[in-house]
Amino acid sequence: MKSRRPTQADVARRAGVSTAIVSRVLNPEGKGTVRVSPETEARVLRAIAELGYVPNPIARKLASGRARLLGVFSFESIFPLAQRDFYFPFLLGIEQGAEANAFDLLLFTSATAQGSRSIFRDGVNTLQLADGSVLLGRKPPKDELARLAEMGYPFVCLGRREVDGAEVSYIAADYAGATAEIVRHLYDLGHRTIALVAGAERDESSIDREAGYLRAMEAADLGRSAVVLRRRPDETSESDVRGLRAAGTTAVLLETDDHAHRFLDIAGAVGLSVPAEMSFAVLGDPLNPATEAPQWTSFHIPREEMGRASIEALIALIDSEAYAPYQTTLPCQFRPGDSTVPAPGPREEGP
Amino acid sequence: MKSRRPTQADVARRAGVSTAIVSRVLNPEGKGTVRVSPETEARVLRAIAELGYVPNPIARKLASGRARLLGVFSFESIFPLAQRDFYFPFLLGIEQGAEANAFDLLLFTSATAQGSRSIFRDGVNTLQLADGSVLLGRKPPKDELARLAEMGYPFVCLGRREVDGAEVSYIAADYAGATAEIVRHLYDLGHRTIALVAGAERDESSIDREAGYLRAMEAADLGRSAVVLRRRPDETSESDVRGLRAAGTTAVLLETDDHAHRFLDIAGAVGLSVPAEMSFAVLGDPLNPATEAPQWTSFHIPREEMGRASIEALIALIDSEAYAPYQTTLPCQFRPGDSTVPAPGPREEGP
DNA sequence: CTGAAAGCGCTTACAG
DNA sequence: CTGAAAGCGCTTACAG
Repeated sequence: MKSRRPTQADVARRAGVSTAIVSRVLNPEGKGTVRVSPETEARVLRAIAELGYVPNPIARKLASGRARLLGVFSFESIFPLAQRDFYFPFLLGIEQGAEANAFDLLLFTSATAQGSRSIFRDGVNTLQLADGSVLLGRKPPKDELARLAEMGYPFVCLGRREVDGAEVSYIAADYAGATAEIVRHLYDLGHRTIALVAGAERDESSIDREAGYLRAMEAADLGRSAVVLRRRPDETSESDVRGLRAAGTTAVLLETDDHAHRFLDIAGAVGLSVPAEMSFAVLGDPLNPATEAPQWTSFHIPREEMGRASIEALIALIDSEAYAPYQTTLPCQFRPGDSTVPAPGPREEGP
Repeated sequence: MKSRRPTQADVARRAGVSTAIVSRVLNPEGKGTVRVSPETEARVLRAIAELGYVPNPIARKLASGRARLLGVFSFESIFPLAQRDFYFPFLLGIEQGAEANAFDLLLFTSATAQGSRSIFRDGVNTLQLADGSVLLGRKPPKDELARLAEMGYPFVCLGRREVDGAEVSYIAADYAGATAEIVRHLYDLGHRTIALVAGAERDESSIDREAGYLRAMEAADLGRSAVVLRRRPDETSESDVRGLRAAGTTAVLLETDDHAHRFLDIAGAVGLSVPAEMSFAVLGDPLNPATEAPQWTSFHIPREEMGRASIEALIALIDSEAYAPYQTTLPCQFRPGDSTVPAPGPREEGP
């Protein structure tokens, strides 16, 4: 199987020109604005076709620093069956973006250091083969992002990322705005005591949701009654729900659908009627909505669009001379459902 | 941002040795089994540490000839939302295989020629960037496969592919065996008139299912009653189902779950009680099983395993000197369900 | 418009 | 055990 692939030199020989000409035919927009005569170009093109020549991206990258290769790196497995619905839209958007710009994608699957993935291996930035990379994954190690930024490697994170001492590019979803919108929706339904149950992880997306919640509560003059419970779904307890009810809570925001499932279970156990006595909403796309239940109030995260935008930002980053981080936040779409109903009983308005 | 990184030459200079020595210290298991004296090695190591030297992976790949890049090409979009459940397991397996063998994956997303994807663009094999490629897609153009084989490019198809004049490597699922197993299952339930409704496309996987069906029918001495209806799901008509019933058919094999949904609709329309009067089974993984219905009798296609196997085969192919196609057929797992029940009424056995 | 040549940063026979 | 040198396949000033 070791049939030697034709090189630029083979093409040049066949076309009766130098390799410089072949390179210029291949890179018309290259530096120097050099021109090749139409006849010569035609000869080169024919030689390329006859030999089936394809430029070697490795050599290209070494010589020019460009490879027309965009990396996709995930700190977790890229195709985890369990998170299929989470990753797939991102990848679809990334694929569309790459295809639209005639880039190929490089999936860094070899970057495994004893189990967990890491960008640097023996100090080597494994992403370097690609001109730049999109970074996926819920919790990227901040120190690796910082190193990447420090060495000037172009990358874009999917999801807002704050890194000390570095301006990181990202495409984020507007969790804060979408969460605030849900609070307003509940307010309009008459709810005045609205709680937030968020995950134990205080990552950026969770911080944004909390910020949106607090902002909207304050805007509605409900700031004093704001309650944030930070719990893993399985940590949420019956006493949590009892406590909320005792405090007069009539609506609760649940960060994930795991939280929602857990909440429904507990509500059933403590005899709380949902949503009649307590409305609830999920702060994102319910990936595994309860099939038997009516639709939950939630919002749509534009993952596909985010994937596409990440590629556009990455290409802009690669092409730009001076470094300026691209930080884009895309709106989420509010999706009203049956899990939020008008607040029960007499309203207790402020004095 | 362009602070020049130290190169091997910088290290060599500082350590007072040649670059060859530095390379050997870095690649102890490289070819040639050359040794470096401990003192020299220590000096090199110190220089590396002092300079913060990190080898350039691009240069490494170019010099060594080992790109460790495996291509993934799909004739359709790789991440089609509609076919998520179909492709995802393949990709998961491919990712696992690549990771296990320390290869990166190259997704050919730039290979678009006016809408549809094609391996050859302007006569050029675009896959050449990768050491070899896995080919996905339901109906790969046979002429492109033939050309690929002819030029000696290493590739493995996911799914059996027969190409005139070429021995193509593939990892297939044993549709024939699994279909035969379902026929036997029905036979054991007392069914004697069993029909097959397959798609209009006579591609390899469909041919295999039909072959398994016919083989099992003959083995059960039911060959004379074998009936194969070739229909697109939406072409299947009420008269088809009435005809089957009139012929005494008590069980029907449906190639896809689309066929199954259509069959159930028609059965309802013509007043056929399913599965009481007519059992049915799906010849593969029901991707969109009717949620309200009980589980259908079917079999599991080992897509994840197939993905992994395709990478192993591909690497073997790349490493092999002489060409020999890898053709592996993996067993499917029979999955009994509630859609197959004992045959109704008096059995009509042969004379 | 075209070519000869240097260079990208490594690896690897080939000589000492 | 070590070094000088060729080469991997390109791009890109620099001269014509």
